[in-house]
Amino acid sequence: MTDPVNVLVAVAWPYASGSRHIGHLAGAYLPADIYARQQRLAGNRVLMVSGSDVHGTPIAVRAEAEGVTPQDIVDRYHGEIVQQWEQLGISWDLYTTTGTEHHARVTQEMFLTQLENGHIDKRTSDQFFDPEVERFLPDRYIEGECPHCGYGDARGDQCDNCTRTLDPTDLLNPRSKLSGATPQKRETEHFFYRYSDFNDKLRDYLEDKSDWRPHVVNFARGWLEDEGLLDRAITRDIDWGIDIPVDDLGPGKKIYVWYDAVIGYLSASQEWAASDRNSSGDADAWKDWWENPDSRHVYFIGKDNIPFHALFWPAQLMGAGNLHLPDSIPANQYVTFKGDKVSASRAVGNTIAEMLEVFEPDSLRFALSAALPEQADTDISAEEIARRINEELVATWGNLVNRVLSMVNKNCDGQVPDTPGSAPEDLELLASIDQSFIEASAQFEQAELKAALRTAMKSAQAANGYLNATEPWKLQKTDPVRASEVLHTALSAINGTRVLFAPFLPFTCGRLDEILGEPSGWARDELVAGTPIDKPTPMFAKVELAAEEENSA
RNA sequence: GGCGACGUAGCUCAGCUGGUAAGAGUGCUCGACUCAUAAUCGAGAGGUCGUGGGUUCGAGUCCCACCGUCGCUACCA
Repeated sequence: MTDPVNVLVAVAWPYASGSRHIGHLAGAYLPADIYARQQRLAGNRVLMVSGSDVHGTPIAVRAEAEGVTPQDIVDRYHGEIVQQWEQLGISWDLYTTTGTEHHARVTQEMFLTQLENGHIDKRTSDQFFDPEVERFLPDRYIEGECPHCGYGDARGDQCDNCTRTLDPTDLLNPRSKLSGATPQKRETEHFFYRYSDFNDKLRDYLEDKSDWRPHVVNFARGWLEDEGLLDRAITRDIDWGIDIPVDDLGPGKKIYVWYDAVIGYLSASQEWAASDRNSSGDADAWKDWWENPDSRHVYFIGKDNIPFHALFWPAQLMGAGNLHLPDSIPANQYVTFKGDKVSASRAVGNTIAEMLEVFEPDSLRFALSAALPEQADTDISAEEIARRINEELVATWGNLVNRVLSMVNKNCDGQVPDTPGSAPEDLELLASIDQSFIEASAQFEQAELKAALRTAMKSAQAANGYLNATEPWKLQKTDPVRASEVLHTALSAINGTRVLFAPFLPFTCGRLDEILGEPSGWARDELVAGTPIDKPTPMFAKVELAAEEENSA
């Protein structure tokens, strides 16, 4: 066994502006949780952190529209998100928000360090302003007629009709999305992060990342071609956000959400270390991950986040001193729902809440795990989820456990028999299960979780095949001793396979822990003879979709 | 417009740095079995690997063009 590694499992920060959907779940949160659980079983020290991103224009604008405070909006959705993590069994070491005082302080400290290091400077630029609501407008909040296709509701950054990229000044008859007023150009002063200082270092950094997924590393490298990263403003004209730690700019300005949100990985690690969730009690424990070159940082994000995590965040870290850079960014592609991109706004059966009404958590986790968009966009539907559950999870794994536990209960006095088998087929089955651990380890190492799930399924199939070949229900009548050897072997196979499934199916594997005992680690343990085996109840129920779901989903 | 990824059996997907006669699950057909949630196991049928060129002794795998899908394009996050 190798020494434990400190693994940081960093997960994209969900924006607390609305409900999350299964695209988010399959894209980042579920794979992160599966990976973290396996790494813990493998004996590594895992720190899995994230939180709700609470700042930014959309939340401020929405609050204004509803006549409530931004914090009200945040509380509503943060609460909903946290509850869903609970229901789904997402095993955070800490799930916090960017709204804490601690996070603000860490952000400000990092800002000051980078300022001192000469990577932040002040610049003046023109920005559109809505005179009616007295607010500076992001490009997206300016609408007008597209100069290319004449579409009337083109946004300042892009025309939804002809998909061309625009600049707000391109729009004919521009108007504010907020009030309809004609935007005015106003001069405004902001702090800029000198991302261009880091182009060479970033190229070096990405040099040895050829084992990353092609769409991740190619995309990141593409940004660095030609002139590379440009300097970007990291403050905004808005009153909802983190205070700038120097007051040169005057009031009405805050730190830009994207600059602060990624700092959450660091601030949340520190918050965890100082909290009672950290059993060591050492408030400096976060340094074992962030100031330790031997630690491993894995970022689970959707593909829309690649530039921020592969480029901007590393550049911010480089400018702040000696902090650990991302080692791996297994960004997922998108889940599509019957061919369409999943979006919470389109409603119809694809928010996490709606899915949880129809499917049990482990069943949903299984179906999504089997369809993770690791290489390419992956299409899914309620019928497909139900099929995965009924034809694969229930039939192969659920039924295997049920048939073996039933036979042991009936034929072995309701307890684990003390009759390990040593026939060639017995040894062969268990050897193949043990081999699966090695195979799955390599797959987890590469964050190929779909493949790891297939490895677990293969083990279940091997055990099913073994039972069909040995037929213990017949042996029971002719050779009861051999029958109990076969059942011991089959139960041993389950004892290993349930560990292979544990990262994916925490709830039902937890029920098996209660029966068979907690696994000692990422391996198949020997059975303890005499352990009581009651008549089992099925772990998973088959699902039947209502006709309505089939039509709408 | 620019950039990137993808386009492989009915369906959902694997195929790493080019090399045994193209894979998995599911579905379909046939057979075995009946311990088990009408579950399981075995066998079989099913693909000119988007299209057209090129490189190579050899390409699903590399290059070019085209078609299609999706994403990103830095002031939404």
